[in-house]
Amino acid sequence: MVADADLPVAATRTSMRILETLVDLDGGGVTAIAEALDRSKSSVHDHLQTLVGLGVVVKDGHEYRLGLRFLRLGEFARSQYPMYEAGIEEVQQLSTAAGCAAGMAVLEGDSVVCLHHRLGPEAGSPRLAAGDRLPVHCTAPGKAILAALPEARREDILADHPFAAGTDQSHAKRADLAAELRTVTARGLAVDREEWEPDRRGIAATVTGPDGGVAGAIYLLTGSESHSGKRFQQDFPGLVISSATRIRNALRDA
Amino acid sequence: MVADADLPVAATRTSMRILETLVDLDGGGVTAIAEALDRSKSSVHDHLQTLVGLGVVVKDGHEYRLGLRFLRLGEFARSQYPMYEAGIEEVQQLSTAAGCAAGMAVLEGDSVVCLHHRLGPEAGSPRLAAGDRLPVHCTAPGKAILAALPEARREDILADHPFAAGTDQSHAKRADLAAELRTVTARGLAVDREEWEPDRRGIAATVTGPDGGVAGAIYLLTGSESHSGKRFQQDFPGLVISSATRIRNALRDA
DNA sequence: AAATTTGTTCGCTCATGCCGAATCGGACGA
DNA sequence: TCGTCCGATTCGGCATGAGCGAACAAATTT
Repeated sequence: MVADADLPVAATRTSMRILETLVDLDGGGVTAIAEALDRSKSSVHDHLQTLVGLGVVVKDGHEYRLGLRFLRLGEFARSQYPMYEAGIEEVQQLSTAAGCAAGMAVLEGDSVVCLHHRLGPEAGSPRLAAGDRLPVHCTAPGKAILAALPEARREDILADHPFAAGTDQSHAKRADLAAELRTVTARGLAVDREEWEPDRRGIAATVTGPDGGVAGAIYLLTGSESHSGKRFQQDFPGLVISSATRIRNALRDA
Repeated sequence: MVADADLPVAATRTSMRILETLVDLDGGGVTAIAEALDRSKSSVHDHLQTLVGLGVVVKDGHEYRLGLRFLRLGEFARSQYPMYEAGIEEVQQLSTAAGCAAGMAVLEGDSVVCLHHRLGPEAGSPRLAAGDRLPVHCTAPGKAILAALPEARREDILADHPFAAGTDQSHAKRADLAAELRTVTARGLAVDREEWEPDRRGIAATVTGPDGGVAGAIYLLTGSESHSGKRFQQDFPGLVISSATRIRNALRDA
C-alpha cells in the first residue's frame, strides 16, 4: 500500500501504517491491528494512545476508529488544486445531465488521484471515492491526463509502471498506448472500454490550466446498464468536453 | 491546535504537527516549518523525507505541500457515519431550496464536526469546510446535537468547555443555555442568531438515529444578505425539519 | 564575485520506541 | 458470587534511531 523503503523517523511510518490498517480493517482493537502489522501489542498500544491524544483516532470501548481530523487535512489538500472549486458544480451538472457517475481527477506525483466523485442515479453506479488512485494506462482520466503531459514527464511515469492491473483488454504494449495517446491528444478526449474493470466504461476530457499545462481531467463513468444505449458515443463526448472547457474558462478568470 | 500532553511516540506527534503546519502556512520550505515549530532543520528535514516517502507529503522544488493521500483517510473517516451517505443528497436539495449554504455536522468525542458543507449561491456565502470544528454552545448544529444528548453526556461536554468564543450575544451563563436547550429539545430545532459570528445566522434540526440516539444535525447557514427576508423564520424551520426527517427515515431503512 | 539564504549530509548522544512479561478489567457462565 | 477467559493496559530494560549542531552544497541575491 505504501512505498517501502528504509526511511528515517520509523515511528511515523508505523503510525501511518496503523492508520491505514484502521481503514483496511474498518476499525478494530489493539490485538487485531498488532497482528495485522506483525507488531507487538504494546507498541501498537503506545501509538494508538498517541494518535488518540492527537485527536486523530477515537476510541469507543475497545474499538479504535479513524477520527474526522483527517477530513480537514484532506479538504485542505484538495483545495490546493484550483480545479476543485472551479469544477465541483460542473461535476454535479454533468452527472445529472448524463445520468451516470461523474468526477474529476488530477496528477499527483506519478499517479492519478480522484479529486471528487459523484455517484449516478443508477443502482450499480461505479463506486469511487475522493483520494482513490487510478491506473494511468487503462482508465479514461488517466489517459486524458497522460496524453496532455510533456513527452519527458510521460516517459517518467510510464517507466516504472507495472502495466499489470486491468483486464485482458488493457493495452499490453507501450507502443499501442503511445498510438492511442496521440489520438487522445488530438481530440482532448479519452475513452476506457472495460479496460480497467469489467462492465465499467469511462470517458474523460483533459482540463488545461491557465499556464497551458494540464490541470486534470473530468470524467463520466457508467455501469453495465448503460452499455446498449448510444448516448455513450453520441452525447457523452460533447458533454465532457464542454464541461472541461467551462472549467478551463473558470480557471482562467479566477 | 492539538491537545497538549506528554505522549509516547513523540515522533508521531512531531509529524502531525508538521502536517498541520503545512496547512497553516499553506505549504513551505524546511526552514519555515522548522522555525514555526521551533525544531532543528535537520529533524524537520528527516520527518519531511519520511512523509514524502510515505506519499503523504509532496515536494515540488523547495516547497513541501500536503498530499492527497489524506483525502482517502478523510473520506473513509466520514463514510463511517451512515448519516453522510444518507444525507449528502438531501443537503444538495436543501441548499437549492433555501438558496443558501447547507450542511451536516456530527459529534466526535466532545466536539461537533462539520461532515459536509455546500456553499450557497449568494456571494458572501459562509465558508465552512468538512472537518472544521464548531463551537457547541453558540452554533445551531452544536445546540441541536447538544440538546438531544443524554443529561450526563451533555454535562461532560460542557464541563471543560471554555465558553470563550463567539460574540457578545453568546450565552454567558450555563443556566441560559440549559433553558434554551430545553426548547430546542422540544422542537428538534436550534437557531443561532449571530451568536457565533456577526452576520451569520444558522438554523439546524436534530437528526436521530435508528437507535434513538442522536446521529447529528442538518443545518442552513446564511450570510448577511438574507437578514431582512422572513424566509428564515417562516420557511427555513420547515425545510430543515423535513430534511432531518427524511434522513432519519433513510437511516432506518438502510 | 562575494554574500546570503536554503536544503542536505554527517556523526554523535541520549531520549525513547519497541518488546516480553506481568497486571488489570470487564464479560460471560456455572 | 465466584472463577475463567479474553483483551487492553502497565512496566522495566535494552537497543535503536530521533534529534541536534556543524559542516557542506546549491541556489539566489547584492
